[in-house]
Amino acid sequence: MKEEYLRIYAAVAAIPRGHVACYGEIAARAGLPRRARLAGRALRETPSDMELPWHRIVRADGRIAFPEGSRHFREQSRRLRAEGIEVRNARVRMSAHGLHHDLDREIWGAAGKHPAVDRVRKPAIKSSQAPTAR
DNA sequence: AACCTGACGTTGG
DNA sequence: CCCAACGCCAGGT
Repeated sequence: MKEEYLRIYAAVAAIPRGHVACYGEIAARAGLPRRARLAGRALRETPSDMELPWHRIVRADGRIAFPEGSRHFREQSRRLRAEGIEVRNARVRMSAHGLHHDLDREIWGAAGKHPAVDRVRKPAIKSSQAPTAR
């Protein structure tokens, strides 16, 4: 087993119950910034005998990566709900269950993500949304 | 080697 | 919301 994969598995295992993390975050926590795809690949090839909270990994926007309705999709939804994470319209609320490492992101939105570190960004404050999608 | 394909992420239209 | 285009990179054909 590749050592990179092991670090990714360790990062996944470190996500607390009731919380979620996106692929990019897992990669970064594994010391592999900008390697979100690798995180996905590693998860896809998780040894069957290894127990990981793989269901806590979703895309950056909170959406479940599997095709909606697929077996994996349903299983992931079930596991998330089993630990109190609401799944609506194939997605979870990152603002509520994601791991917030710093407050800047909470206040200023997604400023300072991975591929944009060397790119200029215009700061923008966005107002919270009304309970439309419920 | 060339090309394709993803459990990905962002920007821009 | 959808889509295209990048950037990224390991594996498969």
